[in-house]
Amino acid sequence: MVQKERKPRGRPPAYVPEVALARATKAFWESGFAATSLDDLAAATGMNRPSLYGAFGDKHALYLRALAAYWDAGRSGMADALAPDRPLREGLRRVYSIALDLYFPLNGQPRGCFLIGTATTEAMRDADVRATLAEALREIDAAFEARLLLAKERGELTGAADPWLLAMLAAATLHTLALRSRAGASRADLEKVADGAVAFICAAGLAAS
Amino acid sequence: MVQKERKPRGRPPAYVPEVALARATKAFWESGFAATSLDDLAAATGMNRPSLYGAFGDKHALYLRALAAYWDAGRSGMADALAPDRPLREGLRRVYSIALDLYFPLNGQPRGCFLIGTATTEAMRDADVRATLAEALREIDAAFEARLLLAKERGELTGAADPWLLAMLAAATLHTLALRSRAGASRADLEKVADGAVAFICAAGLAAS
DNA sequence: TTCTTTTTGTACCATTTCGCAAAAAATCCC
DNA sequence: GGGATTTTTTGCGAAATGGTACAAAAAGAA
Repeated sequence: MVQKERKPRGRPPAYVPEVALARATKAFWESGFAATSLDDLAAATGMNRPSLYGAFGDKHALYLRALAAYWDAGRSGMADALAPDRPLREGLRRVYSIALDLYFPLNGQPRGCFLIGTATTEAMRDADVRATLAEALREIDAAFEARLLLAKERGELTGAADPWLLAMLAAATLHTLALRSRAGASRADLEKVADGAVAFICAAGLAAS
Repeated sequence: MVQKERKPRGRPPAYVPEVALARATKAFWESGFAATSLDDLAAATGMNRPSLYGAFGDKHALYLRALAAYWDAGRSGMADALAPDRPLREGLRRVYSIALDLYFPLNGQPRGCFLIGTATTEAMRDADVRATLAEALREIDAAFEARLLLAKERGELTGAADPWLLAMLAAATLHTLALRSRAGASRADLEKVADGAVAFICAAGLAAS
């Protein structure tokens, strides 16, 4: 057991970094990077600006941290949902279900995907954001494609299926859920979209590509 | 012939409204609503702020005008591409081709879809923007679905095909192109995505839904 | 020419924004 | 308790922001 009780020297921080970051994320999620002021962030986290600055750096650094933490959770959620021991159909369904849980929080209004909903706008001007977004999209593609490749090897898909193309459709479905949920679509409607896409992808290979 | 030579009374405007709106659109397209300042808009249009204000109202009104004009063009582009006299496959291909032309301008860097790329962020806070975005997404769905319904009646799709679901996939494909092009994907890659999706959709009905 | 009408250009205002410096507070080490 | 160390708090300031008032300019009308 390492030293955990060992307290640091000075005045103890009044915040828990993870909690503060989660609250800042919520603020960015609502308004996007540009429209969220440091005052908004201070109010959301309960910290004042200098503390915020000391803990996370400037607004830009904080936003990048928020994006990174968000996608870290998203990445592991996808990996878990698409685990090889789960049938393909169930895995896909779970990916979309997890996503919709995130896009439609139990308390509060629908907000869509934090990454797609806010980073897309900023991606044009901000190379860091663009790189973060591009990498996340790439990993989404890769996760779907790897699972679909496995499905084909296992015979969950017929021989004619094209894992790359199916992965693109699976990713496009995720993207459309991310967008539509922020634009005001109902969860029930989006569940129909997701279920339809899952059925379609799993039935693939019967259709020529 | 109506009176067209009849000049109005006072000092003639130094700008052409359509041109100014197009230039303002370009500025919003690049940075989004919140990050585009009135100074940016004045510089982009060549107008000064009071003229801008007089011609279009405040920044918010100008942005809504830009969105409306953009989607007016998008709507007619889709209607043209999906005209009933064109085969389904060719119509879908043309929709995506027109979209990619817009997302990858000949001169200048890729910029994605103006509507999806900038309005999605603002949609959470701004009911007008959300309504505009939601309506455009609805019309996209409807245009695809109407054409696919027709295709089914004509036998371009087999009897088992579900026009609504195929419309959702077609729309999701458009959404993913809009996103990916803004996130830095290459046009060649996105053409592969689009071509794959078209092939998949047109082959549908062979696969059960 | 002179008067109207409309747009333009300059300057301005109130507010917000980001960021920082310096003092006050809270805790640990001796 | 006294000093060291770290965080919080207060407050400042320079710049940018959205928006506007007002006079000069450019045209037609009389």
